[in-house]
Amino acid sequence: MKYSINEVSKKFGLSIHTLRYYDKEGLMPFLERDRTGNRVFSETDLNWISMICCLKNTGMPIKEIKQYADWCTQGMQTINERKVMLTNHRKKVLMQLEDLKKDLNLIDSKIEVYDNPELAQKMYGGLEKQ
Amino acid sequence: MKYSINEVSKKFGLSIHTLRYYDKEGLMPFLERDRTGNRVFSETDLNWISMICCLKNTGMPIKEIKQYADWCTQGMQTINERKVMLTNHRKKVLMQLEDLKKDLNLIDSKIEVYDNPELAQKMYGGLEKQ
DNA sequence: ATGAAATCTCGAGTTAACTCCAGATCGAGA
DNA sequence: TCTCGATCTGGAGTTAACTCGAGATTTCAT
Repeated sequence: MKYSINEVSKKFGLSIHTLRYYDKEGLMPFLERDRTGNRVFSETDLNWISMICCLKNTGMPIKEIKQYADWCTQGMQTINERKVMLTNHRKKVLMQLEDLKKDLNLIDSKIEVYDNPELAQKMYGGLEKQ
Repeated sequence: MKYSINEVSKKFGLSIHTLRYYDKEGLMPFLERDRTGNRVFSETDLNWISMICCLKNTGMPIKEIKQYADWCTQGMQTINERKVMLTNHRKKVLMQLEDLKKDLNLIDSKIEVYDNPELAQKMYGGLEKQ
């Protein structure tokens, strides 16, 4: 099964501009073209775009994703580099998860204060005057 | 207890430039100055900066944080707006948490493939040639 | 008294990640 | 054949969030 850029755009909620931008930045070095030069996306490409979205959503800069893509095209002699990169990135994602949980707790306690104004003085100095 | 901008900078890992930028953007409408015009941070200010960091880290744009700060300075007639904003933001943070967990799973499964190359063909079309 | 350290303002510069536009081309349907 | 829609490229523009630099002021230890 093959897909046009428009179909991929809709599938991932990425604009066509963004997909072309990713390609231009070297994130999809393996993308094929039809005889008129249009991009043709395969299932493999869709899976790789999922991975791009995953890495992007977890804060990896595009240059680093490109590095990973480049390593992938270079074959098995780069397996270790790729594994190290992903393992380091995994640690960052774990920290993001922890941070996000703490942030959620802080937001929850703020909301609780709005629900129970009598708690206000226990809170953060009380910037939120009630 | 009062703090200089330098102390606050170190406490939060925000640059002095960033703190002044936040102030300029209206994120700290309550900040006091000493007689020579230097910013003086109180405990309340530190707690509010924690909240700024929390909202910023969870993806709230600075303009929206400013809106919240403005509502805070307007007193209790804006309590409902503030509560609605935080409640909506909370939903987004919950979604971020879910997304982050999914992304972590994907990264984990990738790493697992690198640890067990024989799993490779089960994975994502196998862009990562091994 | 003086030189260093910390702060200030204003405004310009930077970076990442898009986002858009103009002009060209190609393939399919009336 | 003509036109419409989808795609292409190259390059310029945008936006958010900083980041920096110049020049001025104040404070404080020697």
